[in-house]
Amino acid sequence: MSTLAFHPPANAPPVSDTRQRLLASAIRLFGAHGFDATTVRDIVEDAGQNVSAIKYHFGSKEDLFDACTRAVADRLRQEGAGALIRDGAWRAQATTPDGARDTIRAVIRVVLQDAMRPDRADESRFLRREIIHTGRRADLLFDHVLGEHLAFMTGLVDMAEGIGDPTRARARALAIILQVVLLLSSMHILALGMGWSAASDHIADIVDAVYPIHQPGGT
Amino acid sequence: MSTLAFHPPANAPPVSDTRQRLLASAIRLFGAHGFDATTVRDIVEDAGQNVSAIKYHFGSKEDLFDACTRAVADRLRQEGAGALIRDGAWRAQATTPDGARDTIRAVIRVVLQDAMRPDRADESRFLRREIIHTGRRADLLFDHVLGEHLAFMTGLVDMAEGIGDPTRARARALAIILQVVLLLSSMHILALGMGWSAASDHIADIVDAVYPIHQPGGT
DNA sequence: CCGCGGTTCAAACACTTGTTTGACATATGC
DNA sequence: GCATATGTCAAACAAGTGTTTGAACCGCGG
Repeated sequence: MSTLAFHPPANAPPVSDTRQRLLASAIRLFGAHGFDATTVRDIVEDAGQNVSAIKYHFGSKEDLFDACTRAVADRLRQEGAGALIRDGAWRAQATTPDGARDTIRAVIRVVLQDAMRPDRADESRFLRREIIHTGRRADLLFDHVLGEHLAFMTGLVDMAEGIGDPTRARARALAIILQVVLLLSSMHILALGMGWSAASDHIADIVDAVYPIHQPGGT
Repeated sequence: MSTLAFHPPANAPPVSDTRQRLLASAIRLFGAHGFDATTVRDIVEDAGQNVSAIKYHFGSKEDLFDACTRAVADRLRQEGAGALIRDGAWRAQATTPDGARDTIRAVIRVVLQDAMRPDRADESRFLRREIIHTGRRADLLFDHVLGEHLAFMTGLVDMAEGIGDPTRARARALAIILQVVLLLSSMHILALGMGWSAASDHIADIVDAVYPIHQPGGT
């Protein structure tokens, strides 16, 4: 018993395993079936916990959902594309149109790779569902994730395509980001139609589809 | 009373107004909030009918949803892009690569225009939600709507881009259709970012975005 | 040993869900 | 008139929902 059981540190808050398990199960189930189609009993059963654990650790089902949103956003900001955005080397490369274009393609590739990691599948699906479905905490996601990405991408696009007008550059950047998100959502159909067994083997093709090396015309 | 009330024909099935009202409300609410988030009481209240009317006219909530799917699919096949597909003139135009390319752009334009009609907004949203979310009757929609469109578009794409391989042509056609559907779903974000008050005024721009006149490279 | 704060649990609660019931109204055919 | 079919309605039903309760458990410090 003493070798396997979890022993929380003496006085510190115990980093309850229960909380993490609930979060993981909730992100997976909310992402797979949506908020309304997921019951709290589904979640606690999946996590091997009791129903009232949700009230104890989060407060309510809605609060649990909020916690999921924050967890996904935080992880993405710290480990995903967020870290990349704060990398000075990427910014240095983007001082010429060609460099900015390369950076855009690299960012798209990194985002795709991150979203396709098997151990990120659940959060990735949760994130996409919320963005597309504009779920209950779309504001939270925008503030914590999309906002930062959009600002970064706007600068890149402005430089790469010589747009000038900040509003149009922002719209163009938003269109690109949206395209990546939507593409990821329909990835299973795409892979099916393309005969790809693993879409992760064709990231280069997908990057080309989203942002070709030689962009057509202006707009 | 005799001037306003609805008088069903003597012996024929009365084309119950109730049934149509329920269908319209259901398509609107299912499309707006999804199956699980929509209660039968929401629907009957919106339609100004009684709860048990659903059982009487359709059988169950699921059956009502099926009826919605069929109604949307039928309408689209008869009045929407379906009619266009059976138009011989379009097929005649598509016998050269350039003609096929023009036809593709025209088809996209027609689909966009049809989906943006205010009086089609509810069915349009219902359809998109089901396709993206791959809801409970995705098979029905595929059989009645997507299948026909996909076959038609595959022929066009094969001719326009000289693909040759039927599988790759089919995948390419699927990607184009998917792009239109997804674009329509995120239209509100796009319009917001673009500063468009009415996206219907910029259909030409959207067609260009989906299928530019001068396609970049291969694949 | 005792009490305490943190944590878990089975059971129950109050409410909403989809569904069903049985009565009622109206119109049609004999 | 009478029986039947069609359609509508308020009320109730059983199951499922999120939430709450109160007791129990655990490791710790007194």
